[in-house]
Amino acid sequence: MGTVTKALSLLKYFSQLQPEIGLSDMTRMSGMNKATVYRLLSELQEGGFVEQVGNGRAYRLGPEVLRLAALREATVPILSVSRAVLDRLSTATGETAHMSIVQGTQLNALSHAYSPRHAAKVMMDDAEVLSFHATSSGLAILAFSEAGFVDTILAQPLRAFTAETVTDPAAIRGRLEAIRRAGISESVNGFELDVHSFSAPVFGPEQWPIGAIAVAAPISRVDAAAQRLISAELRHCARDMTRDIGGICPADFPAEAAA
Amino acid sequence: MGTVTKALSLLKYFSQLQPEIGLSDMTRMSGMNKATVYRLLSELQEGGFVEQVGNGRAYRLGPEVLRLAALREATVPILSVSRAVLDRLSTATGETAHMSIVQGTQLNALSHAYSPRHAAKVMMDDAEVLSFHATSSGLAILAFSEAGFVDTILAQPLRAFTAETVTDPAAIRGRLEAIRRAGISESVNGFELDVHSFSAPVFGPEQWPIGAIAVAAPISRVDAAAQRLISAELRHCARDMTRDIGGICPADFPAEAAA
DNA sequence: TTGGATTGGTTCATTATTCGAACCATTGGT
DNA sequence: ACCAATGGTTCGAATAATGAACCAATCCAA
Repeated sequence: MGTVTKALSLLKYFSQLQPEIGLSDMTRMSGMNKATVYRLLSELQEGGFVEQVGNGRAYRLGPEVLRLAALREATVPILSVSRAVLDRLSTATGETAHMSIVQGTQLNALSHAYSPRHAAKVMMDDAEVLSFHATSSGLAILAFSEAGFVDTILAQPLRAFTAETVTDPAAIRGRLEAIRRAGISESVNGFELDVHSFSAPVFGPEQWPIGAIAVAAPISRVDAAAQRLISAELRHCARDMTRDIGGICPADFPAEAAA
Repeated sequence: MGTVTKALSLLKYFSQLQPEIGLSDMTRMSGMNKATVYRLLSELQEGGFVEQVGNGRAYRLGPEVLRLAALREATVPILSVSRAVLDRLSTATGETAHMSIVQGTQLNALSHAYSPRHAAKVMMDDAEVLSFHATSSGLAILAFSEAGFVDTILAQPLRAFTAETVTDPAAIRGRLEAIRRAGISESVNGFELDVHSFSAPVFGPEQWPIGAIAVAAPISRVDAAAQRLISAELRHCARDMTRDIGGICPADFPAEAAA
């Protein structure tokens, strides 16, 4: 592993649960030498990628990442496009809508939109790490991804987030064909309890999924009518979003009319 | 210069004018060896910080920066940033510093910091509603806001808080150009008596003011030296704060060096 | 069609940088 | 007063970065 990769890998330990990390903690988490971690953090600090919170204590992400994100957004406006699409989606369905994107072998929540229609709603965190096997978004992406990618993902240990999480690779593979035909994936209680989520993939220029948009509702509110509405809106929005970011849906992606 | 710093320094060559950079261009710009640049870019690519646009061509910023930015955004809200900045500002100037943010057509005090240097100081209330026309903060914001916003604000009835409050819309507009040039606004006895306040705008990602930071002192303590010090610190802190929250100063915002 | 000048990407011996065990100085708790 | 943390520092040994030279592919004008 190169030095740069090592330094960048430190950044991935920051999360909502642990937005600030001390030197010792970081050393333990990374398994590297303390002096090494210190030097790497110092260099990251120099570049503004991390900063120290108070008078010489824990580290947290620095302001430089905001600058870069703004720049990335200027060239590839996924974030702003997703916000517009998710607003429409949540308004139309009355439920929480969110988008996640594939980064390497990881699936990250990117943005979300709530509907004011119901008081009880599914809450989301941005930058949360999602799983491929236990979320509708992950399944939607797997269903339209290269075989090699699916193999890689399903070869990893599959965690059971709830008692109902499907963790058998063969069973998961079995569901993908149906998702490919429908263009929509579903997940009930797979990641969190009392959540029924629907998802559709968003494609990049190479016709591979770069992420997915999803609608998540409390199980009790998902009846046949809601299911129809959500599926239709999701298909529509997924196509729109794919188009807006300059992506191309593969030829076998079901047309909107499909039931 | 360490390897990590070198790698991170490559990222700063991306800009709106040049959002995509080829290997050769990057080599020229950085002055480093081509093989070095290639290896660094490869490592950055591995981490998702850059990505290649098509089938083996130019590089651009990658999706990972979005994840980190979302995280930074979630962990460092405006409030805590403002506290850190205001502490510095009040310590450096020896006077009361405060920040207010625009919410709709209203200007609200968000947080403040006192200096222990003088017993007599300007006291602040958080969540106090400020006025745009009678405070230095309000003027700083108006000076850099869209014309439509200024029209809306000045179309409202303008209350005279003191005998010296300027309430004539034309007179207020007349002051904005000077504020734009200086990057600093002033208000004497406009909102409260015996208070001389200075302010600079803080910008959001769209290059519009989202609020302002200010220093307020008893009139008697504001001599030429104090004025210079406060202006300089204010300019510096306003830029810092804008950066910390991921904002961008508009191109015509005066540089720090400006007197 | 050809030939030169680009491009992105690769190799490998040399060398400069990074590594890490051990070591401080502080802090906080018992 | 003690111990166990913490963040930070040192310096010889080991490793990873370096860069000149080299490919293969593409582009463009002659």
